[in-house]
Order: sequence, then C-alpha cells, then structure tokens
Amino acid sequence: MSESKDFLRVKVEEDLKAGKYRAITTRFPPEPNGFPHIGHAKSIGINFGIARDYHGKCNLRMDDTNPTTEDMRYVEALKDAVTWLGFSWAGEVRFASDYFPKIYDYAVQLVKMGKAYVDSLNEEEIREYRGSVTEPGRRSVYANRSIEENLDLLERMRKGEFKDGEHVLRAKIDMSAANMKMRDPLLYRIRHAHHFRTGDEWCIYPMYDFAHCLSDYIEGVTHSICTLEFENNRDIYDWVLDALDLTPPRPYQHEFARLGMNYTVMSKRKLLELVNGNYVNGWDDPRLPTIAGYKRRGYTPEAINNFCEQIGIAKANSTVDVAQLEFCIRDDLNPKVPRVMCVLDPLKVVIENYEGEEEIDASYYPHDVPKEGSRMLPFSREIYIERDDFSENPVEGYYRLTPHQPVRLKHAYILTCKEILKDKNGNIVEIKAVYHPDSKSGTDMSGIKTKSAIHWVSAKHAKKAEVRLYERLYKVDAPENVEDLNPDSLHVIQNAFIEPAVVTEKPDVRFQFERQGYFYADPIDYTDEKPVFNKIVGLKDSWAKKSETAKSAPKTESKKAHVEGNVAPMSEEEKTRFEAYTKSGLNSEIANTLARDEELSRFYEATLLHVKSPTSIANIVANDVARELKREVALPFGAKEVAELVVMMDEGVISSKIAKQVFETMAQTGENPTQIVETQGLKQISDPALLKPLIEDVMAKNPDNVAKYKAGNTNLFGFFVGQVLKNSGGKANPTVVNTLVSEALK
RNA sequence: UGGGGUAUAGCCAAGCGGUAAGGCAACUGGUUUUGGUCCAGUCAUUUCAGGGGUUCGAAUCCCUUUACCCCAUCCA
Repeated sequence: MSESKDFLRVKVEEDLKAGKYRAITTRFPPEPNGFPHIGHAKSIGINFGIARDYHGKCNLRMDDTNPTTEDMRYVEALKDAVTWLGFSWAGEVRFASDYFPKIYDYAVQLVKMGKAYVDSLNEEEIREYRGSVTEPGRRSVYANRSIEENLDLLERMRKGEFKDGEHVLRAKIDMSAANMKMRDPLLYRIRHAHHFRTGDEWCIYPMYDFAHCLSDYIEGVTHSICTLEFENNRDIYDWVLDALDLTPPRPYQHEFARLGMNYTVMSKRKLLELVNGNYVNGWDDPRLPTIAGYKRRGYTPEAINNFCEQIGIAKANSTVDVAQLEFCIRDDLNPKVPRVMCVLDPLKVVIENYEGEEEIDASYYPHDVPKEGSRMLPFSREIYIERDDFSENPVEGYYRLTPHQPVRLKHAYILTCKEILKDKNGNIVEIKAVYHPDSKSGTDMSGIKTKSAIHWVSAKHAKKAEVRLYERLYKVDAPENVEDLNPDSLHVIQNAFIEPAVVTEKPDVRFQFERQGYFYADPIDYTDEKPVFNKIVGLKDSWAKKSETAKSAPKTESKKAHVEGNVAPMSEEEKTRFEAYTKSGLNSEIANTLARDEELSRFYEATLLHVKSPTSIANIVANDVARELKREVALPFGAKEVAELVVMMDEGVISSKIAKQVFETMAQTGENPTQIVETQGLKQISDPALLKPLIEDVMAKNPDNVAKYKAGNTNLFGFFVGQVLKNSGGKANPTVVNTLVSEALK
C-alpha cells in the first residue's frame, strides 16, 4: 500500500479507532442495467479493497428497484467482473428486491409516525409544486391526509388497486428546502411491471433514495461509498435512517469522484448507444472500456487493479490519461509473457548464399526476465521481415536494414542487402540478401557491428495468423457523441506470419510480439487452423516518437486570463461600522471583514469593552473567532475570555503562536485562557541563554540541512525555526529564535 | 440565479502553520541481439485558481473574487 492514505481510509480508521463500529462492512451496489466498465472497477477496488485492508466485509448488492430497465444478464456480467478482478463478496449476492417486504414495513412505519404521506398529484403537478432552484416549492393538499387514510391508501397501492402514477408515497420533509432533493422526496411509485426477480409480486417499487439507505442498514453496512453526484442525496439518506429511529449502528454515506478517462466515454447511455448502434461489436468489443472489453482484449486484472490504485481516490472531478492505463498493462506483462516473432506487414527476403534449413534454440525470455523456456526457431533461405525494417533511402538515425547497413536477425545471423526488386509501380516486392555464416547469434565471429536486431519468420515454416490492431475508439480527447469516433479504430490484418511454436507449443495465451507490442490469443475466435490475436497494447516506441515530433509543430501554451469580479456593496449600517473601525486604526481588510458580519462586529465590540486594544482584538476576532463561528455549535467562550487572551498577548506573556494554541483549547473545552496558560505552562521563553542550546542541538542533529542551507537553499530557514519551536514545546519566542538562528547559520 | 462540491506541474495525486511526496507523460545520458525493459538524472522557489489579510513563517488559518462539476426523473 502507498504511504499516504486516501480520505476514505482515513475516515474508516477514525471510525474504527473511535469505536463507532467494531468491524466495517462496505458494499458494491450496481444497478443491473448495463455492463460494468473501468469506472466500476475503481468502485469495486475501493469497496472490496477497503474491506480487505481493514478485515471487514464487502457485499455485492444489485440495486434492482426499477423493474423496467433491469435484467439478469447484467447481474451475470457484474458478478463476472468482480470475480475476474479477484474479489469475493461476503455470502450470497444480495438484491435490494429481497428487502422489498422490509422496506415496505419501514414505509408503513414512517406513515404511522406522520412522516410520510400518499400524494395524488400527477407527475406534472409534482414537478411544478417542487419549485425551482431559486424558488421554494409548495406542499400538496394531500399532505394533510390523516394517518389512517394514508395507511389505507398505501395498503391499496400495494394491493394493486390503482393505476401507474395515480398515487405516490412521499416523505414529509420540507418543500422549501434549499436542497431540492429534500422537497418531500418520493419514496414509492406504482409500476405494474414484471420484475426480473420478484415477478408480479409487487406493483409498487421503492425509489433509490428510500431503498438504498435501508438496504445498507439491513445489511449492516458501515461505510456507504458512492460517487459525487449523490452528494445531494446524502441529506435524504440521513433523514430516512434518523426518522425511523433505528437501532444503531447505522451506515454513513461518503462520496468520491468517479473515474473519467480521455479518449473514452464512460456513461451507460453512451456505451449502450455504441453497442446497440453497432458502432462496436458487442459489450466485449476490445475497444470498449467495459470490463468485458478489457478482458477480451487481453488486459489482466492485475493491470486494472494497479491502475485503480495508482490513480488515487479524491473528490476533484478529473480525467485520467489513458497512457496511465497503458503503462499498467505493459508493466504487468513485461516480466510475465514469452517473446515471440510475428511479421505483420511482410517483405520477402531471399538469402542467396543460404542452402537448406536449420533450427535455432531461442529463449522465450530476454536476459532481464528471470524465466526459463525456449523454442526451436526454423531458419531457411526465404524469410519475411517487417516492411518497416527496410529502407532504401533511410532518414538520419535509422538503425535497421538499408542497402548500405547490415542488420542482425534476432536470434540468427547478420544480413546484408544485395539487391532490391520492385514492381512496375516502384513498390519493393523482394530483397535479395546474403547472410554472414560466422555471425550466428551466440557464436558471432564476424566482427560486424549492427545497429539493431529485427524480427523475422521463415517463410516456409511460418503460420498465417489474423491480427486485430486496435487504436483509440475516439479521435478527440473529450468525446461527446458518435461523431467523435475514430474511423480507424480497428485494423484487421489477415495475413500476418507468426513463428510456428506459438501455435504448436502454446507457451502462453499472452505474448510479446518482439518489437511490436503485447498480444492475446482471442478467447473466442482463435483456432489452431486460424489463429487470431488481439493487440493489447503497443510497446513504447521512442523511434516513432522521434520521427513524429520532428514533423509536428510545438504547441503554444496560453495561461487563462483571470477575471476579477465585483465585491458586493455594503449596506449603510455596514458602511458606518467600516468607517468607525478604520478610524480607530484597523486596517481596511480587517475592518471590512468585521463590518460586513454582524455577529463578528458584535463580538469585537463586546471584547473592546474589556480591553482597549482594537488591533489585537480585531485580528483575533476576524480570523480565529470567525473560524469558530462557521461551525454550527455555540461558542463555549465569550468576549471576556478573548479579552484575557489579548492582554496576555499584548503584554508578551505568550507569543501569538501560543495564543493560537490557547484559543484552540478554549474553543474546544471552554476553559479560561489564563488557566490554560497556567496549567500547561505556556509562558514564552525569550531569554537567548535558554534558547541557544536548543538551536545548537537542532543544528547538530541536521548537518545535511545546514549544508544545504549554506549552499543556498534559504527555504530551510523555516525548517530550523520550526524545529527549535517544536523542541521548546511551542514556548520559544519566535522573534528571538529567528534572530538567533540567522546568526547561527552565518 | 438558491443549495451542495471542487481547484497543487501536460494528466492523476500527497500535503492539515515550519524543506512542495509519489506515479504517468516528457526530456537527457548509460546498459541492451526488442529504438522494449532496467539504471542514473532533469522536470512547481517571481510555487499550490486570482487578490487581500493574520503570522517570525501560509498550499495549509481568515475575508473576498473567479472557474468548473452536481441538484428542479414517479432513474440510479
């Protein structure tokens, strides 16, 4: 695990340490209405990963509360994905639909408590009554129904006495809530639809907001982790669980930013469009970011999991570079898979001075991969090399075969070009070459230096193979619709030539095709008669990059100009205060902060009554008191205490640093500041004679930093002061320490 | 526009008043029978979205401005 923990793990540790839960339970709660993609992999990694790290449990629960969109087929895909990624859920797969009876009972209870009602407005009216983000909504007249009537109606809804949309059950919360989600959210709706698990047992179905929190509670989930778009729903989550007065402990919801990747779409809707519109070949098309797609392409679960770990968990909306994913799969495959040779774009080479044939023992792994295994490579007079590996008029820096530059055939001999054969159009169709008999790999006595070694196959022995090359599905980095699709995302090479051992020996299903990339024997279409390979990812290619960057012009970068907005004007009252404050010597920023906030100005003026020290008071009120006021609890101290603190500071009994510390204690415990200073012995130390030994000590313990500082890293000054202050328990007078340290460092 | 979030390098991301972690990408150089891997190194100090303030000291605390995301489905 990495050294820094993400905020979710921090929270889990806190809760465990505080004894909020004895053990933790998480859950992965997809709706079975689409195939899972790499964004789900991130969520799976988080939920199952946290459960694993803290010895808890993680459930797999299908959030199947909408019978019209869900299907068993997706349940299977979801189970496959979790299993393939290497995780196992606790017990059986759960279904929200299993809890329908319990959830219904909770609904009845809410009605009995007078906290929910049956509304009979139609869909349009409900929307209208909800108001808008700027305007409060108004409550339906049906909200006044008696508990008995509500109970009766709800029961009849369940029995199927009403048509779809005739009634809904709503929570009675607040139609003017600033959070739109809290304007009497719907709890149940009538749907005479067949559910893929409960069949026709129910004709009312709970809404997400009602079912999800209760499902979590029923399962004993402790940490309900979801994505950012549910932040607004957290209020309902809490409301429902609190309103029902449940036996603790109850779960709490925490949100993280979902995964975005460039050149990729991740929404279910867009993915569905690609599949249904036949822009790709099914849910497992290797170009898709679905788990099934990656699996079919040849990605390993290790690579996906590493990726999810590397990108981290945070709350900022972000778009990860696909290069990061590609790194992960290369990194995983490099030390694992055998190297073999496959020619994708063949160019025939006839070796005029070679007769007969031979077999070369060639290791499957390069020197830096500590694995055993080799195969026999047939070599003969006619071979294929990659068309790219020959150049009649090479550009500067070209290392491969040219009319004047010999090249090493990997594992075999050195080759020199003798003649180029072309067709009528001037295309090269064949190379005539000679080999150097004494240059055989391992026993090279030729003394010829080559710049590179290229891959090849014996024409007579090679097997024909289909190779599917994939490029990014989209041509733009932030694709929006099908117009952004890359028309060249799929290249099928029907006539690639691969060395025979790959088919006859099958040392693995994933290979590195030497110098090209990683490939996977397609699990569905591959046969020995017609081998099919999918390109997983290319090797890094610094040669291609070099030749390309030479062409493309450097991008011009521009920093966005920052727009300054207007500050809201002050009211008359505020203006009067502001002027009085500046007149009394406060700087305009502090005066402004105080003047604009009624509570702050009141506190400031009250403190001023105790001591005539406007600047010190203003500073502490505008900064520290303001912070405490932001919290929703009442202040445990008053103007008198702050005044005491100010006096101690003004008189130099304590430094401003200690004052902050004292203030914090005051805010937490409500203790008297003088007492805090007394009991904790916080009086500041200003005597240089007492401070000097501390400074010398720090210097002696950090000779490296002293050297760095003297070499010019003046930032380290703060480090020394900080260390001294820390060692003095915060009591050293920072001003004195500063002068002493700067003297000592001369 | 009301509410809820977020802002640190080209892309992710740590950091919680005292030396701006790490990964990807990029760029040097070395090793190499893969232009791969590996190794060594470079890559935020007019610097943490902008402006002000508090402090001996601010990415971090306070005020303020800006930009982006989410919320007005009987979807989840």
